[in-house]
Amino acid sequence: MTFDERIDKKIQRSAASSIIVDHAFLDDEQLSKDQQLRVLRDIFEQNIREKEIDEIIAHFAPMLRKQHPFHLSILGKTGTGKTATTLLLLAHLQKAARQKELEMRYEHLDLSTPRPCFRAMNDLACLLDASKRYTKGISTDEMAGRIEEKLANYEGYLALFIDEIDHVNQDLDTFLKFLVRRLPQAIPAKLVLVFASNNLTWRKDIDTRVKSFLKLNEIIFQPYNAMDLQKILRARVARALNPEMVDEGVVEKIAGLASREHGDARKAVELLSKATQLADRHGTRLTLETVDAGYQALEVDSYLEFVKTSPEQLQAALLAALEALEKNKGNAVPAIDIYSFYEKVCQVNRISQLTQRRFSDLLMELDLYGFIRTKNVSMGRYGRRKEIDLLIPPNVVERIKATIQLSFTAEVSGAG
DNA sequence: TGTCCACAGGAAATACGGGGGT
DNA sequence: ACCCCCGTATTTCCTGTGGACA
Repeated sequence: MTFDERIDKKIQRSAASSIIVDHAFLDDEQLSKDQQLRVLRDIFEQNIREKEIDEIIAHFAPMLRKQHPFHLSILGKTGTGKTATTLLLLAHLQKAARQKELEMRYEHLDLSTPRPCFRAMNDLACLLDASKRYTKGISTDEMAGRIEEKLANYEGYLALFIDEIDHVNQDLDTFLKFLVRRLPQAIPAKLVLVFASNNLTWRKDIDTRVKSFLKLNEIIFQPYNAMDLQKILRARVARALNPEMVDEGVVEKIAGLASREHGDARKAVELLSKATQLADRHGTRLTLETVDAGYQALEVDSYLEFVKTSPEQLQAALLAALEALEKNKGNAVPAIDIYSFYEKVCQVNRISQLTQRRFSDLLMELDLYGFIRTKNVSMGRYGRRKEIDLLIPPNVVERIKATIQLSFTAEVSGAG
């Protein structure tokens, strides 16, 4: 058999037995705006999120009567549909407003990755086309001025949807002070702020002077239950997969796993996608076992993805911690010992070496992300220290180490 | 009960590099 | 080309502390 024939045969076989009809519907990032809306319609037509939809519409009702709605705070865990629902409704409201000859626009500021006040402000400015993207060198105040300037001539309703507001990790007060107190007075538009957060208490420690100005309604999105998730997954399966190839109980199993753990629709779809990938690669049906395998693979993936996208220094610290723990057979290791491993890692890979003080912060970060656990231990007369032990499942450790090593060597050869 | 170790971690200082103004 | 301003990252400095030991 020639090479060409072999390839043709492979292509045909994979086409014939394919589970996947349209892969895009398993990955939102591949979907066009239009298709995303179609998926949402599929879901909302099954009476999911009915209550929340009613509440949001009720909140904006005054606008259609030419009054000024309060601000709105939407709370709920990740993947409960806050963003999707809100965006869909804002689009509808805009249409409704137009029919009543009201001017209304909305903007969606997505803070899905944490960033300081300045960055958030810069992103908002970019969104409004009021400024380019800066790294530094310009004051937060100036940024605020540009935003105001840009909006100086707009007199209609302006809904600013600030998504994941709690991700503003420095000077949240400054950001809110601008949005809540300064901006409404500086621009002629009728401003309606819509905050979304997965932290129910995000307003707990903001400046009281800002808080008193911040009159808001609150809407809570409950996590999806297993029934909802089944409906959501079925909608995806219908669009993306060949139903012949999906075993009975697969959707129920994924929905069950997801609702038990988090009720996060995005993750449920991710699991469906991963399991499908595996089944497709092996040319098998989508079975309950494949779902289990997908579940495992997803866990590993998320660790590796996180490591890959971390700053170099954090990777070095993690590598040092893993090596130190390995040498100590998994027993807790004091931070100072890990530091000497870290020194070695830096020398070998030609990475600039940070002080112990800073290194200690890196360890705290790793703790925050759930890679390790740090514990303060007092040894009485013999001082105190921080001990570290491992939280990563052992079967992932080697792959994480390999990933970090790889990114270091790539860095060195790429630079040199 | 008080002492005092040896480090954790807060706060201030400093370094860095982009950006505007001139 | 120069200076000064800015946000961010890191270093330097130093105070605070849990509990074994005496």
